[in-house]
Amino acid sequence: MTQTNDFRVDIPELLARQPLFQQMSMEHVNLMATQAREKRLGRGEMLFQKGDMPRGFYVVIFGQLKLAFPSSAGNEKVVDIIGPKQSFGEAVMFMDKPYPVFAEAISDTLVLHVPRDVIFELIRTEPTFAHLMLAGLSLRLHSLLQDVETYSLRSSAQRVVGYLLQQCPGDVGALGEGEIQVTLPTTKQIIASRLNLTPETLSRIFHDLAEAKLISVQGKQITINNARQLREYDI
Amino acid sequence: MTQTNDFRVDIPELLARQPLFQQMSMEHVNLMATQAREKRLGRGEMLFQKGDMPRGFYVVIFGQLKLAFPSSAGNEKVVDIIGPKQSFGEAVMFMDKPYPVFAEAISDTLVLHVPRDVIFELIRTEPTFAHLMLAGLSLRLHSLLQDVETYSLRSSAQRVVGYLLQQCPGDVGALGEGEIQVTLPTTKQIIASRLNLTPETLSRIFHDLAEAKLISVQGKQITINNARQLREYDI
DNA sequence: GGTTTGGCCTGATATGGGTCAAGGCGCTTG
DNA sequence: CAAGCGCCTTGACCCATATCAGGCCAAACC
Repeated sequence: MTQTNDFRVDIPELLARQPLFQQMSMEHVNLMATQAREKRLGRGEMLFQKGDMPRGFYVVIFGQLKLAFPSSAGNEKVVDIIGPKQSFGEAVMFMDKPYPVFAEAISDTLVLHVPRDVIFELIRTEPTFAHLMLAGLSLRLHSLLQDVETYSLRSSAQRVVGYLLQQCPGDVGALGEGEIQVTLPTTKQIIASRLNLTPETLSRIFHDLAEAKLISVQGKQITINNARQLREYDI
Repeated sequence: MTQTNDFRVDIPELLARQPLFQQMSMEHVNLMATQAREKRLGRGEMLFQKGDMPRGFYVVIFGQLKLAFPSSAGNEKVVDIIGPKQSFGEAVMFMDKPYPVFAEAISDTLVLHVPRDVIFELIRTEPTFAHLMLAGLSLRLHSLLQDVETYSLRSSAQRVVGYLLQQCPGDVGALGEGEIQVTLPTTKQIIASRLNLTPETLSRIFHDLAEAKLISVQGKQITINNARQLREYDI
């Protein structure tokens, strides 16, 4: 299934839709767009290694990447799974430090690279932009903290349940009693690593949840039978 | 042991020494200082609860606080231990979200509260400041990521070893063969929680390390006999 | 002085989740 | 079509760490 059809993107529009840049003037967005460069990656290809020096940040146009820590024993720890229209790598730009994780395409992927000089310039000239950038980073920090809480205070099943509920389209608060369809964004292996689990454990948890009639699993298609009940699931 | 002697601090100097503000003009530091307010806390007193709305950030003048997630079963998860001259709570200022953790004094403590309006104003008027702020937040994010790596990829003993090495004065790189004295900043209970361990496990690990002649423990005083060997410690 | 309290250690036991090994299912490829 | 390869599942077993329970010591308090 090679993505042969010539894929055209409206880069300024894509950038303008980033949470970070929504309140930015179109003039500045265009400035960024002219400086950005596309990069195509085959599945399994590395965008950068842990230890490389960053020169900007990235936005995914189509495809998917994982950010992960490598580990001597082959077992890596996936920190995040990045999909279309999501950006990543903003924070490292501001430190003189190498990437703490590596980024690998987990499907054929097109990313946009925005060099950091453009960003630095914007910060210098547009205070609103700096403020937005700060808000964006804070949000990242917040969700990482959330992860720490999850890893340390919740059991494996609770982590899986939490993940499924997060994937629901209508966001968190909506805990209707009706069925909800969720499509897993990638393989169960990668999701398992993201949740600090082995694939075996994830498989068994899905099995248990299905046996308890809370969900049903058909490949990457998960049907949540009752979100409210699922949320209350314990052990 | 009540801190009765009248404690005077040079607030502008304290602020100027924050990593975030070092490159700031003294004029602006003074502006912040005039707006800041001291707050005294007894040991065990809460500075803020998880869920409170933030109005600024804090700098510890003397004493110590812990930042932690509460948990239904009484067992909390300590995210960070904050000592004198360290600041915290910068990130939440930029989001319209409540504190994701609570802050509790773990000894008699004096903190400085800097209202966020001052910061916002500085960002608007001084681009260099915004840049420093971004660098500061990025650093936080980086060290949180480090934590995630540690929790997911390292065994309990490795976490303890890593912690001890971090506490060494001469920073990380220096792995001399000589003895190094480390003083634990707080009780072993709190450190255990910070490392995602039970106090029992931490105690046993100290015991094992001491038996292997790598360290010796006298209360909060830990002597590292050979940093290089300790670093290589496995299992 | 006795008693309480908090911090810490130690031993016995339990268990969540990892590890190892085997096999199935569904792609892709020749 | 068969072969091969990823991805996933399943079962048996094991181990690192938690849990539970008891006890020690020093400081604080009556």
